[in-house]
Amino acid sequence: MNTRDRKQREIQEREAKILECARPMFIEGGYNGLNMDRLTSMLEYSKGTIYNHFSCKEEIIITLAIQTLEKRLTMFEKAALFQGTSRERIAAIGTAAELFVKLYPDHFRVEQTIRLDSIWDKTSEERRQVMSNCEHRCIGVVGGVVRDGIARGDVHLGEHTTPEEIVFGLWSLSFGGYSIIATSNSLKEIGISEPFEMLRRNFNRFLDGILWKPLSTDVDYDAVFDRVSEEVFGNELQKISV
Amino acid sequence: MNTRDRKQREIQEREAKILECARPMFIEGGYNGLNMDRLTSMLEYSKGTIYNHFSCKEEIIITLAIQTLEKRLTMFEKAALFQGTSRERIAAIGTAAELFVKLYPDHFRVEQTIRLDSIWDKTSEERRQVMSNCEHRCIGVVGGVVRDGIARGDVHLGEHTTPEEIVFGLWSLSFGGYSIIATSNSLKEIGISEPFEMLRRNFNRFLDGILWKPLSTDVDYDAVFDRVSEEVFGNELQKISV
DNA sequence: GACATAAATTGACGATCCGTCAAAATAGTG
DNA sequence: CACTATTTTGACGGATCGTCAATTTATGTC
Repeated sequence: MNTRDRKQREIQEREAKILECARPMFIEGGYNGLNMDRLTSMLEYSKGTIYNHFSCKEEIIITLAIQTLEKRLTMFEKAALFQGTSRERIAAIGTAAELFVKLYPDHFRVEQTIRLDSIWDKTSEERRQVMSNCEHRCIGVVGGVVRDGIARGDVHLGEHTTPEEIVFGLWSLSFGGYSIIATSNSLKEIGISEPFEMLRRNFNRFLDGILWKPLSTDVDYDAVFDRVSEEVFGNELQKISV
Repeated sequence: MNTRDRKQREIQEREAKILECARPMFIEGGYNGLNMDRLTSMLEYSKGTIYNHFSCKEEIIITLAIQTLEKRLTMFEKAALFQGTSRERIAAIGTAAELFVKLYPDHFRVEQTIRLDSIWDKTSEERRQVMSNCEHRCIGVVGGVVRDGIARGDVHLGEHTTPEEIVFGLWSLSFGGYSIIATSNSLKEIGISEPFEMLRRNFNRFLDGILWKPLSTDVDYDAVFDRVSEEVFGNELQKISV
């Protein structure tokens, strides 16, 4: 059974190599930028071997996307453990989202693309399940903090308002904001300099809008951002200068 | 010179036909779904003739995107003329944005795609300018209403806050929200039913957060939505049932 | 080690699609 | 009608995806 294990490990390693090589190609030029011929010639394996791992291009791409979602889920789960008021914990998750985009722009780019490109038909049901599961858990983490805020009495939602509605708002603001930042090449011309700081303030406006105490007029949530960055994500930040 | 004019008109008409035929193909399958061979066989013109109008696939796509932005700009400009409080006017533009997505989902889909796909390198500087100009004017319309709100004393921004920051917030919320709605296939499972209504309420939360008077707790902005739908966009709504 | 069988790997090949360009068709002009 | 300018055509070169028969490598048995 020794050889079998070695074999398995070799396969795992090769799969990692394929993804590692495919990612920059996909980032650079999207679906068409990921060139299977070039991929095989860069790696030291042939066409057929690659296609033994992934039945088609789309399977490679969805696998990249799964790595992305797993990465962010991990960061969200770490952030949710932050000790503080419920609103500080929401700010901690916001910090995670911002650092995720800044530290791993490639990952975010994959997420944007996968959302839109019509690649789903060709992918396996199994991998789609994995993706869906990741997304649900991510939403669950944020929803948990909202429920915590309600339980502690820091925020009150109207009778017909669900916590998911607030999650949806934060998600919209975040996905939309980071998308615009990532894909607009002339934000400064429009009068939007320092977009990340602006987006953070807009988060606070939204949360102030539902009167989630303590309001941003009473607490400096930028300081919370800095604390979370250092205390929770210090390790990751060392690697790259933001 | 009579023939020359006729010629020009024919060219215009043909260009319209090409775009009309290309749009559903692009919507259906994105960049790769737009198949130039199929396009030529569906239209009664040959490859070369199509390529006389558009030097490459990307030029067709960016032209589709320009049509999209022009369509929305028109709707925004109409909405901005709505008579009422400054916050009602912002609600009118929000109405325009929602109706745009609902009435012309194809258009919105093009906008999402163009934002991400790496097609820019191949497109002409001229068309890129047209696009950029459309986007600026769209932002300008919203910015104008914000400035009006400030001038009338309905809303106060902090010393270091620009109107563009608020526009950026509304834009993020809107682009993110509609993107999620358009591309998530299982919103209900997550607990998000009636996402459009939710998004509208989230807009109100954001605007309440900056204390833009009158607050949504004092005025029924859903009623404004209905009024704007009928008074401003009644014609368009007749065509399609929402 | 010799042999047989199973599994993995290879890369040439068919199919598809983009954009070109020489040749053909059409329009314009005296 | 003859001659030139413009427009249209579709066959073709080049690029890329995914397949599969043939080859190489691994595994099992005596």
